[in-house]
Amino acid sequence: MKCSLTQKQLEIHEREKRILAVSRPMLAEQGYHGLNMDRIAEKLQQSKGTIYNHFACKEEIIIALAIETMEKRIDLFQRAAMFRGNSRERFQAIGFAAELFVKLYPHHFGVEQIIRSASIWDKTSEKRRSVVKLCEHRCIGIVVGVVLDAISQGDLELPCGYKPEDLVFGVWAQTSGAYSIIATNDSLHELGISEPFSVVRQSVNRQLDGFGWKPLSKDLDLDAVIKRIEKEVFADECR
Amino acid sequence: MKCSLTQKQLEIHEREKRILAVSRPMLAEQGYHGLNMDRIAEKLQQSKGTIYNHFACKEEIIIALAIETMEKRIDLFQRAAMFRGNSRERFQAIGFAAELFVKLYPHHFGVEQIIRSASIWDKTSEKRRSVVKLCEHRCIGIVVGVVLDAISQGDLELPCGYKPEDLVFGVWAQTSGAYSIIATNDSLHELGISEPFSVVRQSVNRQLDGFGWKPLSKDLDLDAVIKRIEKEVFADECR
Amino acid sequence: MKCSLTQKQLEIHEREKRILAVSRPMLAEQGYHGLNMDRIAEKLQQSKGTIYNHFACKEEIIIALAIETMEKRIDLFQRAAMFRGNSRERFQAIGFAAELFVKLYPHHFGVEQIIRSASIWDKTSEKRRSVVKLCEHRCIGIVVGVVLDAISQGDLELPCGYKPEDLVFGVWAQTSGAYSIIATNDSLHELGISEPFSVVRQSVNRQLDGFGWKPLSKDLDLDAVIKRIEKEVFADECR
Amino acid sequence: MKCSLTQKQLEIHEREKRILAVSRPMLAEQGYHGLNMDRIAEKLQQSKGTIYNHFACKEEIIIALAIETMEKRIDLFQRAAMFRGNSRERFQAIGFAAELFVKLYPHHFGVEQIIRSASIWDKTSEKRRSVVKLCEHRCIGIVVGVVLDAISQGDLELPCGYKPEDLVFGVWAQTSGAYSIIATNDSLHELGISEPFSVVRQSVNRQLDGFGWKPLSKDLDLDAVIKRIEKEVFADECR
DNA sequence: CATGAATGAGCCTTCATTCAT
DNA sequence: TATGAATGAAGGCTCATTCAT
Repeated sequence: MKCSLTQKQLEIHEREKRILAVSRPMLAEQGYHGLNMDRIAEKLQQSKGTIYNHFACKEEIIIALAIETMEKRIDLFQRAAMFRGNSRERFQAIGFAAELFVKLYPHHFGVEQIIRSASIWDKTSEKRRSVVKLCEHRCIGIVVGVVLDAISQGDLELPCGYKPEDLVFGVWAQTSGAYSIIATNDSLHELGISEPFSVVRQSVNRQLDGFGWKPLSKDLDLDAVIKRIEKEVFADECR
Repeated sequence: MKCSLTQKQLEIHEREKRILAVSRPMLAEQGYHGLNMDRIAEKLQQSKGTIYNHFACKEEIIIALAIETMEKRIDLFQRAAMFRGNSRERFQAIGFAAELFVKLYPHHFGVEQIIRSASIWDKTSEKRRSVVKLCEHRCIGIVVGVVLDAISQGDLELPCGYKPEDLVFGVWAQTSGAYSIIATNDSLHELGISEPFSVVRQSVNRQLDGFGWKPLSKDLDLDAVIKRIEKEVFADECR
Repeated sequence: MKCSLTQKQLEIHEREKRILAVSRPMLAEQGYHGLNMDRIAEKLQQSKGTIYNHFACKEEIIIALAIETMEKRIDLFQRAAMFRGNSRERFQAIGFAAELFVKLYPHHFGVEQIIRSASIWDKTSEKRRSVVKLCEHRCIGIVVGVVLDAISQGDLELPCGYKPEDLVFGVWAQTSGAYSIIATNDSLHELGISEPFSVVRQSVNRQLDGFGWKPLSKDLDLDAVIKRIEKEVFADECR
Repeated sequence: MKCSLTQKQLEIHEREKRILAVSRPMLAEQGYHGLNMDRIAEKLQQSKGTIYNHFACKEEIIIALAIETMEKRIDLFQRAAMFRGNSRERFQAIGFAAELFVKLYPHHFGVEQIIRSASIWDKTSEKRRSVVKLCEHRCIGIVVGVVLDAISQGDLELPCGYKPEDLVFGVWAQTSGAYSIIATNDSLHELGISEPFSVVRQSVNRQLDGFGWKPLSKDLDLDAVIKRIEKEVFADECR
């Protein structure tokens, strides 16, 4: 009996996954009102009613997509944080993970963007919203953890009144801002920026240098580190 | 007779301004869908037809909003770029202008975000689109100009293969990313970031330090510079 | 289970019929503009959405009306073509069917008129369009068939270079032209034409006489033939 | 004073002509709602208000177009009726005029079609409507006149109970029906009718033969007559 | 008389959501 | 639970007509 129930639950979970899978590109590519219950049903060869048995409203689907996104990134970040190296290199690994995330799952990133602007939150359950918050915390927590390590190991000394979260915020802002611009501005080249990803890496590193996080850029073979990260942490993804 | 004509034209221009003024918060707060011709008309106590006499479609309103926004920022940036001080201080002034812009006109900033993602561009005239692009160029051009000055004056030396636009891109990404997060994430405090604007200033400065832009932070009384900028450039806005 | 499915499908089909039934007089009496989704919904006491579940757009309704019309006429024509009599009498029967069609279903006839002029065809599917064309072919084909019989039986000899389709075209033009005038000109009486239908019959017959289609009018008891047609072919309709 | 008034009236008349001139193709090509007050004003480089000083509503324009049309045809018919020849040849001349009218002024013909179907008449003034009726009478009167001549000259003897107007009605129906089909059915060729105009001429003549209108087709060199009509009556139009 | 901005009813169409089967 | 037809509130846009200047 119990087994059959679990069986059923698995089926349900499986179906939810499929709903999200067809929804994601619709949302990412065509925005909030490109996500359309009729088309979801059509693509899944299912009825709309069934979808409503899984998600109470359109907005719940969107939030669920966001949660999937965040979990995906958390996974990458966690693996990056475990990279074997000094604190700066581990931070580097997380930066690499962030970049990898955007490149591997451009749809995921697009969804995150949409969630911020649209007025979705009123219509969704408190429960889902708290899951989102939790994910945010976890994600930042991982990065903050590396900063704390750096401090405890003497690699980094933050200015007075400056907290680890603050440093993370600065880097987070820069990377998310950059990826957002890259994704939505198709004339970056005309503006004179031809290799934005490489520029972001460079900028972030200079920022860390500015904070005196050792070893500084000049003492670090960035390319070699990246190669190691690729091989040791993200071999599957970078094949 | 001539006067009366100008009179009429003024009225028309006035009304366009009012249409945009009503539209802006709707778009900024509720996104592409929140902007709605019926509600614009209702708020203005005018008929929909009238609005369509000014703007051929909803999208044209949105673009017009974007152009207003960009012009507003260009104005602030231009004034900032003329601040009397060394290159690093002038860059600082532009950073201050960017911050000021977000704080003074949060809706303007919000609109800019939306424009990127929505599929607006197909329905608008090539002419408007080129105006937008021109604005972008001008805005970046101002900042790049200061970087070039810094280089020519020997305050800054960019790494090999790194262009002035690249440096600007990094800072642009960080500030716009940060302001976007601030605007859309109401639980930053819970994440441990209590004074995000101050953090951004700090981060950007560290980044510039990382590039070795002289005078470095430690040789600069940041607070004093900011006070001078407030007084000498943005006295009106910071009253 | 199967039965219940058919049940549902029947209902749907039933409703489509009702949508068309309500639409027809609107279109026939008030033209393209008179047909209006709001009013259809109102008359049916249904929501507009429901109607759109049956027809993708207004134009599809119009085409569907046209197809119904043509099928109705084809049915009458087919029955007429099977009238037992000589070729001239069978042609007469088709003429009678045409007249009957206009009188029994004036709205059907009205719809056909409208379809020609309005720019409907762009918005409809190629499939529907080809159905319409097929109907036209079938309808003309029936009449051409009788002409061919007449020729093969030696009742009719067409002038050199004159095809059966040409003869049919002449009669088609005259009848449809006449019915169109009758339907839209309410002062025929004032113009001195008091029994237009009878006049058309007469004119067509003279035309056939002019082509020498035997037996000529003078050798034919037209009234008797008509009575037979009424009784033997269209008993139901002429009750 | 009087002169200046007449001057003014001429100007007004002139402007009305121009309004109708730009309206006609709009109506003929794009139907009732292709005729658009804004576009008329735009094409004329005038204001909409001015147009409303000439025509009380859109429908009045349409009727005025119809009247222009009918007057144009009356002119052609009158000239044709004066052709020097026997009654049958004069009738032929009118038939030629009708064909000429369609070919020279396809837009005129198109307008006439539209007027029939749309519900225009409620919104127009009694005065205009009576003008239309008068035109119809005149037009038919011309043709009836030729038929009467034929009878009085012993060329034609109508069957008992059949009036001259009836004969005219039959021919009118056939020609207008044919031209309507030609104008709106772009696949006549596929239906096997490749030279519809020639077919109509032939059919009408057979019809007249059927009524015994002398000289019969076989005693008439149709082509020669047509050539004479072209040369003697419509030299200007057939250049 | 000319102008043309303002009007507002009206139209077609979309789509999230419900609910009877 | 699955289905999918029905719903109906919006939404974007058009256009004949009016009227103050």
